[in-house]
Amino acid sequence: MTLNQIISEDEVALMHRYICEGIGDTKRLRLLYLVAERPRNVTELTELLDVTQPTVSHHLRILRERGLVNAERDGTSIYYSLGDPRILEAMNILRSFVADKIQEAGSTEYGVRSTE
Amino acid sequence: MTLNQIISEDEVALMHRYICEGIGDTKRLRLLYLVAERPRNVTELTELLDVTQPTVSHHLRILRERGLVNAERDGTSIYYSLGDPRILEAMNILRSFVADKIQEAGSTEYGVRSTE
DNA sequence: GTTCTATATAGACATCTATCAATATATAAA
DNA sequence: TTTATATATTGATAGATGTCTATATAGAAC
Repeated sequence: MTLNQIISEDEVALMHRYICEGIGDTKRLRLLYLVAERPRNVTELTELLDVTQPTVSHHLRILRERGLVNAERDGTSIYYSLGDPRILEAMNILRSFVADKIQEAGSTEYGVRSTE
Repeated sequence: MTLNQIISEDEVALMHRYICEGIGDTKRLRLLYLVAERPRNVTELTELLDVTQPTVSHHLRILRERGLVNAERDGTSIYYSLGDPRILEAMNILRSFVADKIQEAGSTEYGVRSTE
């Protein structure tokens, strides 16, 4: 498979399963950025995410199954880290796109929702 | 906002709304690749996607609201094109990541689902 | 005006999934 | 082995959303 080739329906399906399902949730996107900063264990991530520990484990499993994060045990703790630098690279490109969009919109019409 | 700064919870929310909700569906991901190839109208996209025209319009609206695609009317047709080259750039980085993952897994354990 | 074609919207419904509480598993320490 | 801590899994539920049919809107041709 080359990137110049037109993408097939099957490859789109794989992209969707690995990436879109992977990052398709606010908490998981946040998790990716948090573990990209430095490896963190589940307890720490739970404190940062405002959801229960089982929910965090659930999200980490989804990320782990897709190779978006790596898990490494240290005693009773398990430390999660970013699975591949390309993840952050792509996210930062998209981040710059979003930043421009927000600026265009004047941070009003489509801005931050109050709570969620 | 700089990309070196640690990402805030609000910015994660924006990223999620613009990007993850945007590409968080197989059909929309496919639409992005299709209009990235060249501008296409709704009828053409409907023929390529195996869903009804209202469903395609629904997806296009979601992409359009986020600036992921542009819409331009030509007579009664409306042609959609890619909203920003960075979208494709980021998607191709993720695509190469997925390609590696598939190769690692031997295209078996987490391969293409039969139907959906 | 009417008619035809292209696209968008509204409303209903089924499926998916994020979340929780409860419980299980695993490692370490005593 | 027992106890304590850290993480994972299970099962249930509520909310979100992709899809459809039916209908509305918009432009072009007559």
